[in-house]
Amino acid sequence: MNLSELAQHLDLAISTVSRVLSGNAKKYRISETTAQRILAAAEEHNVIPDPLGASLRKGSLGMIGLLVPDITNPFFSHLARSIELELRDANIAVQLCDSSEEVETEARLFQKLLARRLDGLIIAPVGSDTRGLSDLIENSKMPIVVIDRVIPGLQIPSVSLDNAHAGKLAAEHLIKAGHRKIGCLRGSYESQSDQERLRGVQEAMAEAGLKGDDLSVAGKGSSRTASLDGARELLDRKDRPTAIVTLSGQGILAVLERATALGLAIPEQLSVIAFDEQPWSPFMNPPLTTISQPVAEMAGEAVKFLKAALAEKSDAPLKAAEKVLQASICERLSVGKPVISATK
Amino acid sequence: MNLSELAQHLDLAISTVSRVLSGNAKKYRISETTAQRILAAAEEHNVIPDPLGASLRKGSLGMIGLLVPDITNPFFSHLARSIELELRDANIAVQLCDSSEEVETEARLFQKLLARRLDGLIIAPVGSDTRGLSDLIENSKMPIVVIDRVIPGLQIPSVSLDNAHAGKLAAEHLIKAGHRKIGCLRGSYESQSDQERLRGVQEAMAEAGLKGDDLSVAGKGSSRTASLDGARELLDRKDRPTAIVTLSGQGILAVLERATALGLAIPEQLSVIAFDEQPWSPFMNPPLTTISQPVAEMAGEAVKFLKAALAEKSDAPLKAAEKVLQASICERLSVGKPVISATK
DNA sequence: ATGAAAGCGCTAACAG
DNA sequence: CTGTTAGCGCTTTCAT
Repeated sequence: MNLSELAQHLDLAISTVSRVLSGNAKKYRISETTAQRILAAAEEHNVIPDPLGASLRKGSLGMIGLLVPDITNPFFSHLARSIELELRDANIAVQLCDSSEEVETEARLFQKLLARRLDGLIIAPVGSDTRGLSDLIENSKMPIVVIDRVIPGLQIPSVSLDNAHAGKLAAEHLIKAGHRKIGCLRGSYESQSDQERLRGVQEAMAEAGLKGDDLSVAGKGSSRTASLDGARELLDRKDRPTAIVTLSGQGILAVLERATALGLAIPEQLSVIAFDEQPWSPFMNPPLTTISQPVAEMAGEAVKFLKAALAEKSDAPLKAAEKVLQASICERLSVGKPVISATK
Repeated sequence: MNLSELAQHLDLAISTVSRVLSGNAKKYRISETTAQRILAAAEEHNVIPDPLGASLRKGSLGMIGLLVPDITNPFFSHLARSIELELRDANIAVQLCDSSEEVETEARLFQKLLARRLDGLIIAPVGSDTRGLSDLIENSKMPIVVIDRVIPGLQIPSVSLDNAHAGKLAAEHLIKAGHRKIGCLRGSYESQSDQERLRGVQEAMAEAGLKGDDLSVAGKGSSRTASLDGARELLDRKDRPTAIVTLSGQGILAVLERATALGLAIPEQLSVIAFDEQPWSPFMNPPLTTISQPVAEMAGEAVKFLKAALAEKSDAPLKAAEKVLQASICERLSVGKPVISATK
């Protein structure tokens, strides 16, 4: 049953019914009696205004899109949960899209999202190859906020992590513990985040007076085998680093696996810091010292940006705005003093 | 720019434009020339039919809801990804809702989803207290499929795991390895899945001629502390079981943590099987033997049911249909022979 | 092969 | 305080 049928049933105008049922009774000074009568009848016949009609009329859908590379990745699933939760209160629904870490899929989905004329979009771009996406975004009139990455030269809100600072945090912690030779396991060459984090590590090392070859870097992919190869490259030698930072994703698992294979005890013989706190980090053996991103806060900022954009007049130009958040370190037991104090 | 403006621009009727742009050119025998002209102009002016108008007219939104207890849980995020992926091809979008494992939230979200008049709903119910939900579902006209759980006495499609069989699988594996004293760590009393799994374990043990007190069960919650308490209860005694099955969630992490604290080597002194294969299962130390649910397949079946329901005439009664899938065991290195052959 | 026109269900401007 | 009415953008029957 819809509003007009209900109106007919009650011998009232559809507008009156609409006003009451969309919560604007007092705004339009509908008499208490009529309002009650309508509410009661609506309840009885289970009538809820069809949002489709309302959307068409109002020109807004009450729904935004969330485009992530991999909902299966804890970082993104936490993000998704926080975002959905926050938007829920504003009565904004979230359409989920997963690009499977593929840029072409991401582009296709982006188009679909556009075609659906959602009210807005929060996107966590797949890779560093943001050119394709960049064009799409620029040519779209939809409010968009980018999360987890900054797309250079694009005038839109973005919320991201201060990756260099995060890397520095990890390195400083290791240096303070006495480490001189540090290894980094990278996810992939192209990852902008990994590069920044690496830069942070280098900075910290330079500030501590360490030289370039005190740092070894390996890893050319985020698959298990690629990570394992990287871990081998770092660990399978005599002058191996006394501490490893895994810059992203599941790299830590590869390092642990390889360390075990080599019989290296952690933290006695090898210290490790893992990027991205994970649900299982505290449960590992030993509990992992990790660098943790403020996921909920990132979600909050993204939502704030989005709401602001939604509130703007839709013909306003896209506004740039950048929120950069700081990571923190979760100190647990995977970092110790280096066994043999490193000699150069 | 919308269809009618484009039509005006081309001096054609809006209906013609609509027919071409919604891919029905040949169905309506639009001349090749006209069709091309429209397509070209649409391309040029970036005109895509607004799905909102179409939805209103056609009475279907091209979108379903997915209601899960916790998108952060790998099981559900995998489910979500598979479902979204499959539905994508049918041009059906997915609205994500996360009930945070709370029955009241679940009910509220369910109502919201109903109010949005989505085309259908896939729901993975939070708990065993399915009465509230049961009522809501029965009174709704929306095509719904339940996943991961069977709601007793409800005439709707459901896809679930044969949990008893899964439990049996785990127990049989342990028994074959020589274990006689088995412990189970449960997530919560109310979890229907855990109960079924436990039943499977008991069955296997009975068939192997083991007695009731060869089985110990502990655990009264899925939080970390509750799991840890359960793990203590199972492990902190002389006649501890030689093998543990963790019936759900993160229980395995608690068992590993406690075992480490007690200096129990796995699998030499304690064997473990974990429910639910996780991304990190193969990377643990030792790699974990797990019981794995066919997540993608479950998603596939749910989607199949949903599509069937969507195709039905909407005034048709809800059809019952039950698909029960089988778990499989991933044998890795966390199960070994018991050290001391168990004596009663 | 194309056009005209009737709605889908709703809201809001205008009228009383 | 309530009713009338004009669309929002589209699809589809009916007409030609």
